[in-house]
Amino acid sequence: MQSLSTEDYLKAIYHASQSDRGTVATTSIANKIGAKPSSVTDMFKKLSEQKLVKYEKYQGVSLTNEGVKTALRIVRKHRLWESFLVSHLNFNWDEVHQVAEQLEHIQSEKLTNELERFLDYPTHDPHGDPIPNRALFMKSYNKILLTELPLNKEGVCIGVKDNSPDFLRYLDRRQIGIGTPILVLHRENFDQSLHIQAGNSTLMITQKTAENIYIKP
Amino acid sequence: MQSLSTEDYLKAIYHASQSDRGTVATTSIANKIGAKPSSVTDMFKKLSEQKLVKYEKYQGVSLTNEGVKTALRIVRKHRLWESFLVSHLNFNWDEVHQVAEQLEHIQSEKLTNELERFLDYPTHDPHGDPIPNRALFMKSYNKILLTELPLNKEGVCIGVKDNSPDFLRYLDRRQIGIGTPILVLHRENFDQSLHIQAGNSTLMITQKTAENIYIKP
DNA sequence: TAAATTTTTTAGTCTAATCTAAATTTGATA
DNA sequence: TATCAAATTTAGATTAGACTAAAAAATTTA
Repeated sequence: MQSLSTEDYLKAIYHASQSDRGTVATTSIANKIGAKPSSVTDMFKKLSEQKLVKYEKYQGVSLTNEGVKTALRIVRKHRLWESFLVSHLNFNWDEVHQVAEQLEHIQSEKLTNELERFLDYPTHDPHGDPIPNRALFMKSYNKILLTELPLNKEGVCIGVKDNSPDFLRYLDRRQIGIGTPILVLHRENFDQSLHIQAGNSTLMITQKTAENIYIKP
Repeated sequence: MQSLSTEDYLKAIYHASQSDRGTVATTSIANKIGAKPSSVTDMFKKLSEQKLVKYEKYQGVSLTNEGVKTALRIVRKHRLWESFLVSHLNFNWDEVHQVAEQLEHIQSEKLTNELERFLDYPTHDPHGDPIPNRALFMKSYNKILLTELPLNKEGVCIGVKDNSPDFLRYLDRRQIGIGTPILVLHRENFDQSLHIQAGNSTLMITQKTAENIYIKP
C-alpha cells in the first residue's frame, strides 16, 4: 500500500510523462508537487526501490508497468469523484479539483467500483478527460485543439487542456462548456485571435484560449 | 486545520467521554486508537496547546467546547458517509465503518453539506446513531436496551451498541435490523437469555446480544 | 497507612517526508 | 573542447508521530 505522498508523486509522474513523452525530470515534478528538487530525488529513489519507476541518477524517471497501473488507479478515482461531485453534489467544474485530490486517496476497491456503477459507467469526467475503467483501460476520442479547427467547419467542445479554475470560470462566462458546438468564423492573422460562434452567440477569443480547448471535428 | 491523527484522537476522546461521562484516561484512548500510552500523552499535550482539550498531568483529558465541535464535525461526516455507502453504493451496515474512517477526514464544507442535502437530511446513520446537523445539533431518541424491554411489550430495533462486523452480520443472519419490531416472549431466569419474536420469526438470543440492541418501546 | 500494583509521564530513539546548503554532473556555449 | 550555467544529488538538519524503557505518580490492597 502506498502512502499519500507516494501516490501524489506517481500521479504527477504519470501526467508529466503524458505531455513530455518519455522520462520525467526532477525539476518538473518538483514544480508540480510544490516540493524542492532534493525531496523529489529522495522520493525517486524510494519509488525505484519499490519498482514503481525506473530511475537513473541525473537521467530522470519513467514509470514501470506497475507504476502506470498504480497511477491509473488514482486517476480513475479522481475522475470518478469529480464526475460525482458535478453530477450529484452541485459542484461546478472549476470547484471539483481540490476535493477530488483528497478523495482520490481513499482505499476501497468496492467503493470505487460501486461509485462507477452508481454513475452508470461514465467514460469522461467533467473536463472531458477519459476515465479508466475497472481494467484501467480508457479510450480518448481523437481530438484537436480549437486552433487547429478549419474555418467554417463545425466542431464540438469535448474538453479543456488547462483545468485551472480561472480558465474554467472564464469559459463559463463565455458560455462555453463540454458539448458546446463551435464554428470558427474568422482567424485574425495579426494575433491569431479567433471570431467564433459558440452555441448561439458570436464572440472573440485569444489564441491562448483557443489552444486550451479540445474539439471533436 | 487538524492533522489526520489529531482528528482520530479527538473523535476517540469524544466517544470515550460519551460512555465514561467526564474525563478520559490515557490508557482508554491508547486502546481505542491502537497506540502506546506514551504516544497518547504526547498527543494530549499537543491538543492541549491547541486548546482542544483540557489536560492535567495524571488526570486525563476532557474536550473543550472547540474540541467538541471539531469532534462533532468528524462524527457528522462519518455518519453521513456511512449513510451514503448503504443507501446508494450497496454497502452493508457491517462494511461501512472502515471506509467511513477514511472519508470522515475529507476537508470540504461544501462537500459535507451537499452530501447531506443529496441524502435528504438524514437524522440517523445505518446503525441508528444520530447524525449531527449543520449546526452540529443532533437529537437521539430515547431508547432502552433490549434487556430492559418488558415482557410482551412491543418495541422496535432502532440501533446497536456494538458496531463490530461480527455482531452486525450475526444480526443479519437472525434477520434483525433497524426497524425490526421485537417482542420479548420469555426471559430465562437461569442465564437471562430471551425468547423473542423478531419480525415474523421466533428465536432465542443471549443476554450479551440483548444488551447490544437498542429499542424504542 | 505502608507496600504493591497500575497508570501515566519523561527521556531518548526511530521513520517518513521534508528542507537548506554544498557538491557533483550534465549539457549548452563560446 | 574547455568553461559555465543549470539541473541534480548528497549530506545533514528538522518536524510530526510513533516507539521503548525507565521514572514518577496515583490507586489499590494488605
